[in-house]
Amino acid sequence: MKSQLHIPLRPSAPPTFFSRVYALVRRVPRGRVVTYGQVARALGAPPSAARTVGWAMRASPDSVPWHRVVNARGEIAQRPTTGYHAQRARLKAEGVRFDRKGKINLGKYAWKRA
DNA sequence: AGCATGACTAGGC
DNA sequence: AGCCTAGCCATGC
Repeated sequence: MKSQLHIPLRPSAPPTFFSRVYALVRRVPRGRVVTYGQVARALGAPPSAARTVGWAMRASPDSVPWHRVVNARGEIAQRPTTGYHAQRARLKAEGVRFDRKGKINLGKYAWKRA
């Protein structure tokens, strides 16, 4: 069954995993990217929490540079929405290069200090 | 309080 | 190297 998508953000909500994800992603500098699993580990959660990170990005507010989060293979995560091109365009605008298969060289563009 | 969901990952073939 | 499968975790209903 498809669950309804509610934006969980509430101004006075207590610190949740989501809000901590946002706080971290906001620190990712221009022209760099991080993976979902990387974010999870940085928050002290196991790599398996990467799915939840992805879920958090789905509901991310505009103040979060969601386009700088990619999957462990350096690809833009596929999703039901049509945000693929928007994310790719934003990254390219920041100088991130994509190879012929649309993959990013994580060794070069990944933000090491997550 | 319990269960289905998903912008993920690691491991096998 | 590329495709498929089975875990995993926070959230929402």
